[in-house]
Amino acid sequence: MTKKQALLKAAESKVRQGGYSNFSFRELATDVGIKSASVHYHFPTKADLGAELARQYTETFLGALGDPEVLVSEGKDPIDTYVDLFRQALIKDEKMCLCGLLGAETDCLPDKVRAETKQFFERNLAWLERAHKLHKKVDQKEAQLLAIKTVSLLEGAMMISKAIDNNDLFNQAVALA
Amino acid sequence: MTKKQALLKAAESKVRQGGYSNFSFRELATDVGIKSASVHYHFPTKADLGAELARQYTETFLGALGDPEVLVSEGKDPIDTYVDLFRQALIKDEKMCLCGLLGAETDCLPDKVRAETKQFFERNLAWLERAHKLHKKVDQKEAQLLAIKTVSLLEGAMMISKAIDNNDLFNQAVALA
DNA sequence: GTCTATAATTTGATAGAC
DNA sequence: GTCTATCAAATTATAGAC
Repeated sequence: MTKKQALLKAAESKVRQGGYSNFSFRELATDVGIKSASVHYHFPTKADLGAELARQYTETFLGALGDPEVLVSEGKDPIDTYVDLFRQALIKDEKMCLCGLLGAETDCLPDKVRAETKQFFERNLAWLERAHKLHKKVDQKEAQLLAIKTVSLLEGAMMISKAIDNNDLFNQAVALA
Repeated sequence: MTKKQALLKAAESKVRQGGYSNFSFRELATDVGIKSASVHYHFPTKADLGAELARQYTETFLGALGDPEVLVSEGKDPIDTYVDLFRQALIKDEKMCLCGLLGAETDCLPDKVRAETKQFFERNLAWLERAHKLHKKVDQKEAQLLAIKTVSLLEGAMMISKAIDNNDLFNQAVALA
């Protein structure tokens, strides 16, 4: 892994625990074994690092989801795949969704970080809309509503499971019926 | 309003925008017209202020909800009342739920702030459980599930509406069917 | 209750050598 | 790419006067 990727990885862990303000160039530098001045070589400003972090997180997340068309053609329910990815983020990493935390503090983010955070949700909604249309055969408008409800429920369930410190809550929140 | 209440009010606004790290004693002091050292007279440490903030927010929130039994006896759906309180927080204040934001960054909070944040959700779940049992006449276990789903959906819908900067999303997320 | 003064630490960022 | 050195600003907190 390149130093740049190691810096982003260290930053992701910290932001997913305490938000945008919960990492400093000095801490990241120590984590990867360089000095804070060197971090500025890879990322001119903190906002640059934050924006790149959100951008890569979005890419990785959507990449892990795959194409809803392909999932359906394999006989899978794409919504189950979506829920499982959130579950994994919470249970395995024991952390919030990066963009969930950033989204909540959107008013205080640098412009470019806020823009990337917004993109995460726009692309997630687009993915879910397609998934719902394919799987449940609902119309456009209904698929849109279901997409909004799905991502809202999942982000909220993550947040509350963290707050109460009980992952069972997540599973109960996302259980059918 | 006492200076102490004014300080808490100023802190609430800041935390609901950017989280626990988004207020400093100096800023609060300036907002209410005193010096930062004087803030320590009212709140020994930042954690003390944060804990008191979350505690009062919880009290005010549950106080505004009222008793679900009374609401039902007046012919109201207590869940509608609950949704409306969240809607008001988002639309009128243009801010996240205080404890939603704090809950998301729970891992990095001082112990006493984390504890008060947890209480907010425990008491909200208890309120919703009673409300669902009264209104929909479901059994205990089902009411518990509905409570978890309700608060998850609302907190998540707030977060995403903030992130995408479109309050219509909130209304779509919480719309029935 | 509020002030001045100050301490100790952390932060984001830059200049310039290697 | 990474370093040393440094800066200006901000932060939480305390001591002690009024």
